[in-house]
Amino acid sequence: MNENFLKFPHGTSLKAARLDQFLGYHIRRTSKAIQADLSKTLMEFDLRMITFSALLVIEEFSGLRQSQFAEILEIERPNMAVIVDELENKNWINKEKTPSDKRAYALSLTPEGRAVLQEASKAVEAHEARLFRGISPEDSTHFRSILELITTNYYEGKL
Amino acid sequence: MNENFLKFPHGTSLKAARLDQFLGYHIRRTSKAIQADLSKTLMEFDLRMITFSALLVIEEFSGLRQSQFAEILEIERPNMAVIVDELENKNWINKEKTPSDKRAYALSLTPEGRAVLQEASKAVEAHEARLFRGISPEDSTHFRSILELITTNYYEGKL
DNA sequence: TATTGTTATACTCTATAACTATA
DNA sequence: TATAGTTATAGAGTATAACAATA
Repeated sequence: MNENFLKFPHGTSLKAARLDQFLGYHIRRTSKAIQADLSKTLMEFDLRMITFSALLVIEEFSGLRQSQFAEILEIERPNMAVIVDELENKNWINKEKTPSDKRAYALSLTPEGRAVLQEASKAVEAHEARLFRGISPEDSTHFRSILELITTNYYEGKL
Repeated sequence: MNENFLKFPHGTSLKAARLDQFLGYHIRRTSKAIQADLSKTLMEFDLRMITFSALLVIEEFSGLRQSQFAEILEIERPNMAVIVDELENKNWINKEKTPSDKRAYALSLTPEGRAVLQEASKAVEAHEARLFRGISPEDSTHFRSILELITTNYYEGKL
């Protein structure tokens, strides 16, 4: 007996009406799709989402300390240490002891790091253009404001 | 020397303008916030997101096979087996060999499973009301349609 | 005493390969 | 041969504890 009468597009075989009612379910599903596409996009550059983000913020805030980048990236410091190690081994970042505090390291991009970031950024922009096509600038702004509202509601509840 | 001049609300210490330009970053950030809140909400019932979703779809499609539930939940069958085991050990689901195919199991909720699901559903609805407060029904509909569009763009690109 | 960065570790989520019992 | 479910396992991602060096 074949029960493939349930086939639907989009990876789901069946529309689960109960699950469908939860907005969070859709946000999570969309987020997973974006992550899958972005991860694939970044693989070409030997980058992961977090290492790409790290290069991005290290370029933007060149010279800040490792622990501050961990805060910006919202990751724990032990995990940041591993990422910094990875990026340093690839010669994409410089890690220099700060004169004012010999425990700390100031991070910045190497020319190679900047080059990789530039190419990867183009690919990520193309990835976003692909996934977000059909969304007008006004829609996008409105959409973002709702995302903002939700995260604000979350963090306010944690105070 | 204290560099805490960077402190901002919302868990981020600094507004990373480059990261901020990527819509995917905001979706991911919001999704993580929702997941954190939902996971905490479900802990009270000894449920995780995936076990809650499983109970929900097993109630909705009572009697379907394990592998079909895996498809609906968009998880791999080995992972489904573990989840089914967990739910069965808690006596929240029945797992019955199907007469037509002795390899397969039909899943359904026990009365205990239904009771847990009912209570947990209320808590999840409260969680959503909390996180999504301030979003009008029209906003919500529009927001959902954009999420739909993005996932459609993703799955179309995979054809 | 507190903080920066490190190491080790552990837990969750997810994916794959290989097995068994049926079909 | 193919499929349903299982087992074992491996890889991410993420979190905590404990440590050395420095403040």
